[in-house]
Amino acid sequence: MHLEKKITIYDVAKEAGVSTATVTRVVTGQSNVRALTREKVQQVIDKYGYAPSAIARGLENGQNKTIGIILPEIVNPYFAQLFSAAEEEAQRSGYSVWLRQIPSDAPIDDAVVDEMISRRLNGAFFVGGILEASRPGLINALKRLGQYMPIVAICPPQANLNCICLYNDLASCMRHAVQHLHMLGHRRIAFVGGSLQEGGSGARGQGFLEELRILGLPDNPAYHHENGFDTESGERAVLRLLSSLDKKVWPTAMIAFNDLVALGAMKQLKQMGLTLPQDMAIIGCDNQFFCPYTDPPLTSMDLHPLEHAKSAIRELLAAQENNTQPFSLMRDSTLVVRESCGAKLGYRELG
Amino acid sequence: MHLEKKITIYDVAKEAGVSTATVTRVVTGQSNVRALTREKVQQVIDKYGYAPSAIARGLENGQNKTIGIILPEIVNPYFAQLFSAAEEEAQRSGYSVWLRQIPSDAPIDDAVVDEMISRRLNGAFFVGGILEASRPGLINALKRLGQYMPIVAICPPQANLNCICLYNDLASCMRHAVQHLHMLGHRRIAFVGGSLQEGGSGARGQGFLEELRILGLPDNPAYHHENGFDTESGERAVLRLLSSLDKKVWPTAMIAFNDLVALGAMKQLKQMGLTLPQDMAIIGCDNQFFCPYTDPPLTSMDLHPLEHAKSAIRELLAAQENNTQPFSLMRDSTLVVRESCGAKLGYRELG
DNA sequence: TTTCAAAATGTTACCGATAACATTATTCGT
DNA sequence: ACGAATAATGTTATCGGTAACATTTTGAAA
Repeated sequence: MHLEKKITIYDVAKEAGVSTATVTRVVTGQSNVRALTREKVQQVIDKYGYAPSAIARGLENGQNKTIGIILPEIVNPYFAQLFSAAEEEAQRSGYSVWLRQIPSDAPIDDAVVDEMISRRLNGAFFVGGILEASRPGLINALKRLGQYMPIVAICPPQANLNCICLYNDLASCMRHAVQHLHMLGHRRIAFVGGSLQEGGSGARGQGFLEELRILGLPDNPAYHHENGFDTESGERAVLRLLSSLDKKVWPTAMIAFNDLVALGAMKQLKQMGLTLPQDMAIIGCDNQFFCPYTDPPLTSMDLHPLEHAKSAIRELLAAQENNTQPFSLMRDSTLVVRESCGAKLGYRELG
Repeated sequence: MHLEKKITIYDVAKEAGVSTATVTRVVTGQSNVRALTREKVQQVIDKYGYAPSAIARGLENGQNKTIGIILPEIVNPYFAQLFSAAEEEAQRSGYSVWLRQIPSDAPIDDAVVDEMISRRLNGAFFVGGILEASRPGLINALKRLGQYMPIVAICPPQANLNCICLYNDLASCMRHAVQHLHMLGHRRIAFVGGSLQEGGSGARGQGFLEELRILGLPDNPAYHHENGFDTESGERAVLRLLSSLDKKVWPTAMIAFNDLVALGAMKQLKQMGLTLPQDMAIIGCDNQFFCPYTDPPLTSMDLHPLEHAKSAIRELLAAQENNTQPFSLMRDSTLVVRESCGAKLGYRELG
């Protein structure tokens, strides 16, 4: 098993009776090689299955043909989507991806930055609610990293963050959701999941509250339960929300931080005997693959992560050459209406 | 943005007034360096944020500290789970992971193998129903790859595949599922999703049929609809299955190739007016994160992918040194009972 | 103080490919 | 058939570390 001495360009050159330079010419497809010579070399290459060392190449030209991606957890399908699209886009340009999972609440330590520099990555792509100026070590890490490679992040533009920012206007996204529910007749609307410390959530919460105010809807503090990003958070939030309130002032609709939270919330709501969407309308966020398959199918906001991912890779590759200035790119989010918001039941006078 | 010339060991050595060898000694933590010298060097390293080039190191010792992982699509949460666990385990040993998504039905072409060899990966981890001897190019690809690095695959052991195989006995897994449904009173049991060409599915289908025979249950060819791995496949399969049969001989229970197929099947079943699990019991496979959140919660088989992934990385790292012989490792699968199989309703006399 | 082993540090060839430059071979016009 | 222009091929320094070996420094014993 895997014993064979790796064959190098020298082996090929020797066997083919040419110099290493000629082998390089054949391998890299340069034109100035006689057809006969090319064929002779190619035969030896095929015979031994020679594959030039990407490491040696990398040493020569100081890069690795690899994009680094940092995200909290690949098992979250939202991140998986982003990662997948990034991998495909990178591959289309002959690049590979390098992944590191770093939980949202963990610091970006020097070791990670060291490794990314060490590996001579061609770019770094940060994903997830991890790019908070408040995050320990972040500013320094990005500053140092930025000296070595271009950086793209999925995050709202921030001062001090010297990188390309791709983002959605989450405040207006949430306002859109509130408007939609308001239009359907809802007056008492809650927000579940997320975290007040977290910026993305902050923007969501901000947009949520702002729209409540604009529409003159009640802003009961008990209606915000921002305590996490996963299914369990959704269950917890609903349990706490409903059990802390008199049934008469229960919200008639809720907006979840993301679809995972919505999933948990729906379970808990049903468990407490509510019928969805009649007793409680719900809107998620991320438009995950499972949204059409929940019961009722989950209305959700599509943030177009695939487009973000593709842009990220493209911009990173471009930035290598052009040495572009950092910029920001905002994408609109789209409300995907299914059954859970009750829109298909039509307008109703509620609460 | 990312302009600064990369600083090398020579820069550090010069600034610290020592030789590059001494810098190497400090960086790699060797003991034979005077404390004063070490400190002096370390200061320069910190001052410039020097990170030694992994590429140059790799050239020297012919390896990349990277494990390659090949899987069909990371957005499938089953693969995401495996990948995540692999990444974490690799990281614990100071290794990184390199990912390539190759659809199950695409050939393993030379280009991929070339790149893996080229990148001097320390091992290859193949995941997904892609390791079929019938797959174009596979045998040759693995043979060539195996000369350069150890290989671990999630697949049943096969002749000609000179690699470490980690797998579940999917036939007995399916038999278990059939037994469970039989025990609950079901007599007409169907199988949906997967593909007859595919080996994993083959084993599943085989175990499924075998148990039907053993229990003397009807083996109606219309009860197998193996036509895919995703949610849409589940919807299609159910639609075709039920619309092709008289209501009197509809199955009362079904086993899905995986949880995604089950998800689609459940949607279609409900859409056709059936109540779950009363009208139709269903068992999925993979015990995905969303199983507790379907309606009804989905009974599923846990194949312990995380354990597989950890073993894979451990064995790959071990195989580098020991040059071990290929072997196979089987894990039992576990039935996780929730509501969708109807077990919580108790035994019933059925159809 | 001298001597010598041990510790510290330096020198250099090498890993495998590439690119700039040098050399040799070929082609073509006259 | 000859020389010039051009195409084909070879030579070699280089990328940034590491490890083997060489050399210098240090410290303890004599």
